[in-house]
Amino acid sequence: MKRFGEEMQQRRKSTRKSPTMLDVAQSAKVSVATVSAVVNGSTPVSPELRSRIETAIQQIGYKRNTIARSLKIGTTRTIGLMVADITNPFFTDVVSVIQDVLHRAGYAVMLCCNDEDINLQDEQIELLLDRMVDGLIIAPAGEDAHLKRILASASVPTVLIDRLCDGIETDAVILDNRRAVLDATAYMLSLGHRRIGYISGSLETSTGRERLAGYRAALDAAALPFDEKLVQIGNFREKDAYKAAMQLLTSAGRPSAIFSANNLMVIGVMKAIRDIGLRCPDDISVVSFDDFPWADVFQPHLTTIAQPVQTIGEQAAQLIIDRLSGRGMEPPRRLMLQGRLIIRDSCRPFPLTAPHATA
Amino acid sequence: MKRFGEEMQQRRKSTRKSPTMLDVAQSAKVSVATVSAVVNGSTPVSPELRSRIETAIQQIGYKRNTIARSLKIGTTRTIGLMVADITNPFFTDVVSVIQDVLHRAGYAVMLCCNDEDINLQDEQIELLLDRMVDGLIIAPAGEDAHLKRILASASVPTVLIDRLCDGIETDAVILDNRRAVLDATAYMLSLGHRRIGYISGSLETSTGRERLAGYRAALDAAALPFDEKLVQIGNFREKDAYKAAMQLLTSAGRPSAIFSANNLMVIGVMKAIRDIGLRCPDDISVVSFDDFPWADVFQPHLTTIAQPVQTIGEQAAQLIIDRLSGRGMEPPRRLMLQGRLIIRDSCRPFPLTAPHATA
DNA sequence: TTGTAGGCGTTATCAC
DNA sequence: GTGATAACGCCTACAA
Repeated sequence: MKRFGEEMQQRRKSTRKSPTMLDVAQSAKVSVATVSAVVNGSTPVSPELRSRIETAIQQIGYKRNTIARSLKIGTTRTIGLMVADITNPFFTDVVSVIQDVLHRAGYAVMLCCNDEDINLQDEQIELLLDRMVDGLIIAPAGEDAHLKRILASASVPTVLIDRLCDGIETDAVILDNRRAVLDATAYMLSLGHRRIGYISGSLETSTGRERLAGYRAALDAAALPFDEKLVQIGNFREKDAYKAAMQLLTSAGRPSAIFSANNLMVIGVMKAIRDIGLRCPDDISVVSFDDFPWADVFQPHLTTIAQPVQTIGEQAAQLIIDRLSGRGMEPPRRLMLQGRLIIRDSCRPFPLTAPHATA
Repeated sequence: MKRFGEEMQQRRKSTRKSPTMLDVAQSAKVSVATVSAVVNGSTPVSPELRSRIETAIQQIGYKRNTIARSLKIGTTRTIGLMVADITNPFFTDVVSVIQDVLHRAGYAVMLCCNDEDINLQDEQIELLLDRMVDGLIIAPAGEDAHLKRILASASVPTVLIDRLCDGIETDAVILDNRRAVLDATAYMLSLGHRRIGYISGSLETSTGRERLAGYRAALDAAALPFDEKLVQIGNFREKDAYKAAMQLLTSAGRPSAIFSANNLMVIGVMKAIRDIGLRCPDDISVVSFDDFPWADVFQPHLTTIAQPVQTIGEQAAQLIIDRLSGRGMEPPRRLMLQGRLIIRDSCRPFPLTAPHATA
């Protein structure tokens, strides 16, 4: 049994340089082509050489250089993922399953968040494209012309999640936002609420617009007037929502219920309610978009519209995987999922039927 | 069939082939070296050529190929980031600021989460290393030998966050977990609790061990015995914590208070308390690790140990940036930050000073 | 100031 | 089955 001289590679090792295919080839006394063949299983190699090469790889500690490989084959097996806010549990849930599915399929994910900032967004996408990602999954913060230009000229497949972009025809998986909010608003109406405050997200996003449209549609369906003083436009984040709710709560003709167009904002709303000295649901009702894992254990138990986060993530990942493996030129596929209204405790009938009236 | 395939290949290639430096050079009638010079600003170029090249770049829509560049210069300007659970608000907060700081410094971040799974963890790190990241920021799920070997042989700087690893001497930023839990436990003791249940995270992690050590230390300091029946070992996630809390709550000699070693677990604890028909804090007190943005607006208002997430993220990012820009060989730096006990409402004195004078 | 040529580590196309 | 060798797109001495 011959032993491979460990001393021979010292020179290279001292420079901290990682071993290359050539090193393996020399050590196993074969050509790089053969090494490549066993590493990739691309062409059959005789058992003898194969084992010689494999032990050489072990000994040297060879790892194939993905950068060089990518340069050669023109693919990075990396997906760029951009969401507006990674601090938002909805997005983290989705990101988590996307990451999981993609990992299983052999893709890495490069993550960016733009903090709902439209300029940062463009920068992030450029950065992702710059890294030569094979595909893009994004939840756009807004729809500026720049974004559209970038996506149009980008040669990689894109799938939009959560939010659509006018004029961008790509695969997408979104929620039926209008319907979801329509249902939720109808529910509030059915409980007797007539003045329902609405804390909106940014109307730069399709979700912002569609959810508001759902609210209006419910009002219309009930032949109720739309009072724009009841609507406050925020940006999907807690701080703005706090201010917006404050505005609503201190104005003349305070609403008896408030709808919050996402999860982060409802926290701002609740803080405003607390700071103003009211209680939910005793003094004011609240319904929100997006569910929380803790929603049915901390009080008030929030009545919310839950999104199928698991499915959204799975489908988005699958769409990009499909696109990348063959279905290059097929027409865009759009998946629209349904939300689910979870009725808990934060929205009560109005006017309140006194609970301890006679008992 | 074959024919068709070839055609597709051809077509795709012709459609998606992006312009190279050579194309720019030819279009501007200069050499690639000059193009490279203006793209990178590496050597001065005459104004005339520069503008000619710049317009050519515009016209052609040239983007430099980072893969080729990386292969040449040996750096990807990408940092690998691995956390145990991206669904955990603590990690997302930290990830968010790391991503932000790193982006500002011109780095992209490649994100992985291992779901507290030690095998997945090794896989993820290999994947990251495989992608030739310039550095690693990780919160290890556990400390198996494989991980240590990988990190030891990895030639990129690593910074550990949140959790340390025995035998891995790298930069790190962590919390003084022992002290934080010691303080929190002392607080519970000061309120009169004597039987304090402890829901632990995995003892495979330094945080799991240190936090438990803090609990014991507080008991010791108060000359109280350590009762191992009061301790349940979980894995930092809601589900296990639920079971653990159930165990605790249904056993003889039920504790009057429970400490939860992280944020996800406290939700499981609260669910168990609810399902068993108890109320917090009326029937049982709870203190937890990690704060929530909603903790002071939903009830019970949780008494928790808050971590300085902003600082943790900033410091971690800065450590890796520093390491990457020069300070290559300096000894590892370890930052230990202090937690802050936020006293709210979920932990009451024991025995309760009866508010309505019963019996 | 500008151009030429060699090489980064792989993969793929050929010969043998 | 195996081995030279030419790309992949870019950077950087070294020349001119």
